[in-house]
Amino acid sequence: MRKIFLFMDTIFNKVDAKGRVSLPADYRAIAKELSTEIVCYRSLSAPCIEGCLEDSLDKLATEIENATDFFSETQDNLTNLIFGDAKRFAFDSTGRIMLTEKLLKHAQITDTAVFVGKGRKFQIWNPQNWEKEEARIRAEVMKNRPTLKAPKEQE
Amino acid sequence: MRKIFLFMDTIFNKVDAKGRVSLPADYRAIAKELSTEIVCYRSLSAPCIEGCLEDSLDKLATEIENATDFFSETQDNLTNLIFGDAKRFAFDSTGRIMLTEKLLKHAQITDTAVFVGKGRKFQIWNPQNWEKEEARIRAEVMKNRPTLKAPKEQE
DNA sequence: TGGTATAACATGGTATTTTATGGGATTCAA
DNA sequence: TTGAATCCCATAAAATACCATGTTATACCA
Repeated sequence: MRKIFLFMDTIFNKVDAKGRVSLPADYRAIAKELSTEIVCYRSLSAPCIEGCLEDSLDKLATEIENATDFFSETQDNLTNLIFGDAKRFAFDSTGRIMLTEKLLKHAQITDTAVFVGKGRKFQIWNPQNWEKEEARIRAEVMKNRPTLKAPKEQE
Repeated sequence: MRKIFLFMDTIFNKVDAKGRVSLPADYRAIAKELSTEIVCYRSLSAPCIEGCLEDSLDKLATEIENATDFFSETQDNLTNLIFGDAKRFAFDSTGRIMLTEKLLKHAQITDTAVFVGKGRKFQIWNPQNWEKEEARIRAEVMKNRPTLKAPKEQE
């Protein structure tokens, strides 16, 4: 069992008429080695698809279970939003997954998808949107350089 | 053999004149692999049907056994309601279950049922009600963004 | 180091299977 | 024996697995 796994790099892959995309080989290797599966959902904060390992969501489910009792309403909203939107994506023998209409639409993806590593997660963008987003992030980071050093981040 | 079991995604299925609905294939797979059964009951907090694995209710029963003194009277009452209301729903060879009049009425479901994953549980909604509910939740979550981070994993 | 053989990958196309769903037959109970 | 529940069959559509090919990256050898 692998100790370290990180989604990295930025990869451009074609999306065909059926919505099929090759999951980057590195990403596949991670899911395979951890014998878990990829889960995708609409990002809550950006026009992109977000992906992670099913393990991560399972952990979240367990935390919710333990933190609240069976009937609790406090986390109820969240679980609806997160799990209601998430979906497992198993890849076939050639390494492709089939993204749903809902996800593609949210990310405005038509024929090309950009996979952007984010460590424990990754995102899938429309190329133009990603270009803009990357520029925006870069500018932002350059502006507030010092805050990069601060222990934990923003918002 | 799969190691993670989560009810996810949002699926729209038809309810025919006899009250039959296809249980989403993913949900069926979970019940099958765990050789347990699906249990449904009227949600206590919303006009929808709630479902889970019989295992989950068993766990709940055990918890109550072990910690009865900690349970408030109201929660105790809730368990009465749940167990009194819950019913097992076995699916036939084509993967359908037959919801009862009581459940359908509570959720105002007539010809279409929306299955919404919640991790260890799931809900079944009337399409219009779910649409409204989802919008409500989304607005709420966006407002209190910070609470989103709390339950999420920490690296 | 340069060049070639080999393997891995992305991707288009096609075949096969699964799934949802309608309809009818059969069984069971009141 | 009538209504309801269960089972079985049929079908269309969608999801999935499989095969083939060109391209790129990697390994290997002179």
